[in-house]
Amino acid sequence: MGQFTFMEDWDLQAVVRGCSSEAFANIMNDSPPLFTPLNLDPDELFSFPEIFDTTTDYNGQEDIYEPLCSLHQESISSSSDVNVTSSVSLPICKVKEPEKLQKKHPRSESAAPGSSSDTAVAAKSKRRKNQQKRVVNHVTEDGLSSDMWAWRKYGQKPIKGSPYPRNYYRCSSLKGCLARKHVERSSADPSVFIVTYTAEHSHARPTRRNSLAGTTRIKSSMAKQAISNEPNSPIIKDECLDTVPSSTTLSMASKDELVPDVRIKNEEEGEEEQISNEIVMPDIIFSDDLFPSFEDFEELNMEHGFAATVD
DNA sequence: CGTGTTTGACCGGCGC
DNA sequence: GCGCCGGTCAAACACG
Repeated sequence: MGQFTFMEDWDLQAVVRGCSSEAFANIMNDSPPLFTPLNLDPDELFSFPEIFDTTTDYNGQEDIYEPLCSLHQESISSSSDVNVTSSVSLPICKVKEPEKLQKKHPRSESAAPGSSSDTAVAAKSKRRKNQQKRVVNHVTEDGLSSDMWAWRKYGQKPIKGSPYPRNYYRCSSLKGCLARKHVERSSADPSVFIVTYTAEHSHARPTRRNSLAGTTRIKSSMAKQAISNEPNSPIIKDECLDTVPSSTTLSMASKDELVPDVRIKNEEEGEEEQISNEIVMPDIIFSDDLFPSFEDFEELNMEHGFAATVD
């Protein structure tokens, strides 16, 4: 269980969002790669989690990055629904083809995912989400904290066959946004989280201003959760690490909370770190609705001497 | 007061 | 038709 000890600090970890600052600082201090949550071939390890954490967000943006997604789908044309990958490799997104569902529910074909009619149908039939396009990602907890959207947890369910519960989140940025995601820990590899995105955001990426409103509440919530994770809490007792905090929301944490460390590093390390800073500070570069293109990441990887690969 | 989590109940899809 | 299961709702509560 020792391997999970880091997960027991969900709240703390989330509050710092990140692990970002610390990880960043460590990386900048030429320390060995921090994140080796998976026993992966070092060559496959990408020791710059922040970058990829950020890119994880792209997984939910399959439309924007459709070309990449398509490419990837081609490369993973196997029938397997699960594409376990390391969060330290470029995020893998896969559109789960609901073949079975489509056969049984022709209606799902009538409305193109993301279309207005689709969202209307989704709104009408709340319990047929599984007919919608899904994007399944496998990330580590670091990847969880890099989702730029604001999510609100609305449910948690134990999943048969899995010792870990599944957490349900909906987009809280805009009322009526149908975007959903659920997060569960992989039973095969507990260090991996399976994040499934359903439906699409009907609005632009939330601004930092918006995100700040919930940050403190998230923090308090995290604290509360930490308390609730005491042994008298049935579900969470031994599964406190299974409950996925809204660290995703914390990705929108106040820049003021994160910047200082990074700034110091920037001053010490110079220009190259400023680039990294942009990556680590998504609320800076994502202030509107844009985030680094894949080319940007490749470029950064080159600059940092990391080997980024796309499956 | 606004926004968040928690959690039991409810509902619909699906397999037998 | 029945029961299981996953997904969602909504009330209660927490927090600044």
